[in-house]
Amino acid sequence: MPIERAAHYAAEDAEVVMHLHQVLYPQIEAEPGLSFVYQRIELPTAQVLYRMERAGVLVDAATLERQSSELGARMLELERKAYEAAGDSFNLNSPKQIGEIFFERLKLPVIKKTASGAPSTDEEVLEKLAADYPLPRILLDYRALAKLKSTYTDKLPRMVDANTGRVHTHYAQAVAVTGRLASSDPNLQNIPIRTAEGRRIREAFVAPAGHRIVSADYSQIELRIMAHISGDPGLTEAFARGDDVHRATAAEIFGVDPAGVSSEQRRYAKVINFGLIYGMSAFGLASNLGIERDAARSYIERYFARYPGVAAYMEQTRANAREQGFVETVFGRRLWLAEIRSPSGPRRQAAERAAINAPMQGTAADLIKLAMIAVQEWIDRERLASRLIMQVHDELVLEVPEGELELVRGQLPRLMAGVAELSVPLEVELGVGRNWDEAH
DNA sequence: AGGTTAAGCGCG
DNA sequence: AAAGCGCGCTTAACCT
Repeated sequence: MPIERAAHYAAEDAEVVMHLHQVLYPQIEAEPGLSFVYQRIELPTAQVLYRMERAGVLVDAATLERQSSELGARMLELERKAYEAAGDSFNLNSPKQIGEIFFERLKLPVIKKTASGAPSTDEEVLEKLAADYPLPRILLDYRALAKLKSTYTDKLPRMVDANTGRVHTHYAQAVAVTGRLASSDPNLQNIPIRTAEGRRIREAFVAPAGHRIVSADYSQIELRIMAHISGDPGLTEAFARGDDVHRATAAEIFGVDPAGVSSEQRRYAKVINFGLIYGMSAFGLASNLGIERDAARSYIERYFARYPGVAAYMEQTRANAREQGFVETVFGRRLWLAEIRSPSGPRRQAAERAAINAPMQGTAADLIKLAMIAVQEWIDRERLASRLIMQVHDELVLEVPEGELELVRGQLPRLMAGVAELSVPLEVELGVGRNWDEAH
């Protein structure tokens, strides 16, 4: 239960809920899509979440505490180097003090400014400055370690229940506007994975004796949903063939054979594929890839020429959102867009990007909720001792007794892939390990 | 003392 | 005027 709830009275909460139900339920009942989302997705999901929160995750606090000490020692050394390079001591955690050292004392060039007009010292700026000066790299390294220590290795051990050795996150079911869950206290949906350094934290998310951690994630789920919703033939065929979709996209955009796609071309295609899901413009693509805007524009043009269904989807979604004031997922979940008709260009465009993204992100959220329900039903029906313990947007994590391992390995992917019949297959990748890192 | 905002960054 | 969607958490700085 979130801490804030402690300040409320249960009877008042119940009364508010009653009134909300009286007003909102008839509106849900009037729409088949909304009824499906409420009855077949959200209500059963609530039960699954309750059980996941109660189950919790076993966390090896001692491992994290060792990592904290190691990180602390390395930070101290970086701190020393930073003071040496700056010629003065300062608070490495303070963007304001960093700004004074960088832009007043050392006269480094200002690359960009924050919303409030102060010179920015964010990662992108530091990365650029690091090409010409020593201090920015030291600070980048320090920040990476400080993030790991303060947010994860220091914090998680304190959140472990002393009796069970487990952490019990809260999954908010009605916070994210797209229908995603949001995890808090602690947030288990942003545990590091992208760097080797950060990934070590996952070694502390462990299976109890006689058990294994099983991780199962949907592969490229949002792009598959884009293929389904848009009906684009090229994208649909790529998934039907089981192609590496980024490679296939690169082959189309650059006009080469899939086998002849270079690693850089594939990297470009991947950025474009992800960018499209978020409604990215030529400006955004150019700054992301470090290329000219004209070049970015021509890549996008070539993409839309090769995948005309996707181009049509983008246009159709904008138009629909503007006419109706909302967009919906495949299952009928709605996202209302208050600013879709705003006279302010930037506000309207931001709403358009949200409109383009929401059906994909939201349908993915619908699908994994259906998967959670199906998995829990299966576990109950078969009287298994396996437990769902985490959800990370496109991934389910289970704690599985060794004796059930082969059964779960065989059934879980089919169960997850079978929750809906889209125009492209759903694929699930499964991993097993003694901890969360190994399971990946 | 305690709350809020800004800046920054972890994840999908 | 802004430029890539959706979240939660930490520290510093500022405010009451």
